[in-house]
Amino acid sequence: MDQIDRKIVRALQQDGRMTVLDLAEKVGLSPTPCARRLDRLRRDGVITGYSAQVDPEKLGFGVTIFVSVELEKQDRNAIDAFERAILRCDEVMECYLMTGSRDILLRVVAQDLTAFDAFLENRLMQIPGIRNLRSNFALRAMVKRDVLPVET
Amino acid sequence: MDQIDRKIVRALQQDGRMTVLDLAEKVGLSPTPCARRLDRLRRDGVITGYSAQVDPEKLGFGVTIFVSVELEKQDRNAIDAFERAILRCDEVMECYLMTGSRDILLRVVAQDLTAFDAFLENRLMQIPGIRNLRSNFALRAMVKRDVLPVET
DNA sequence: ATTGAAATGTGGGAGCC
DNA sequence: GGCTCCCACATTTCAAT
Repeated sequence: MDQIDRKIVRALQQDGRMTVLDLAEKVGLSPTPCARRLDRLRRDGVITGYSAQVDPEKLGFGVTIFVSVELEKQDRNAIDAFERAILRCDEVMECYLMTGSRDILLRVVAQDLTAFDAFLENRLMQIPGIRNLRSNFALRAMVKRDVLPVET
Repeated sequence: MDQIDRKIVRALQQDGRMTVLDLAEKVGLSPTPCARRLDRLRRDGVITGYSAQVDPEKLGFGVTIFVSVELEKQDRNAIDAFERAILRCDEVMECYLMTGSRDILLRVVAQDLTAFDAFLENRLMQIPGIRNLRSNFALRAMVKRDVLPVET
């Protein structure tokens, strides 16, 4: 991970479909070594994939909700079981294990409040071992960034 | 936005560097109309860009913090001013305006706690109009998804 | 060992039907 | 929505530093 690698990562976070030629020019390399570095970054798991960024509103996902979950037990098994269950919920875009009371924080997307209610009833609350839930609704996203602040 | 459009969006969220040929086959179209749909989806702002997905740990961003911000005033001007200020903070990956007490929720990434402290002192707390802050630390990400649950 | 250059096969874009 | 041509790109091989 030298400076050129960081430049590659930064450029591809900004434009994931950039051609190797453009990328090579941007980082000051010829295409061949640039492509090789790209392969290496993928093999090493630095770059885990490529994704189209989509406007959730345009696809009908008008609602973003943050759900705080407290488990009845906070041991390893309980957390692992919850993690396996939450991985199967496509509406959960992010899920973080938090410090403190070892709460869990979810970012959930839904088409509307009815759909979110259905998610709560039929999905989240079906997971055993949940002590309580607290939902906080987002009015809108002010910032949604996909580029880590990589220094170059 | 018909079923094929949704298939295109879904496929490109899963693999943003997929070629138009592969995409066309996947959605059951020939390449030309597939490329035309792709252009339209971009012009319409459904697809807003493409991005490489990166492992934050591998780039040294080991810390994720959620910061709740309460403003002194919650009127339009105060919120707009905060939004302009927060857009200039590269460490802020997400920022949502919340319901209720019109709190603001930030997801911040940092290299370590020292760097996060510097962000708090030199960046966030320099923004005027903040009544109080509350930081919650993530131990780890259980789920980090980039694919919206688009039905096809 | 890592870069740069050249050749080949494959993909993308603009016209047409 | 599908087809064809042309150019540009990616990938592989080879030579050079």
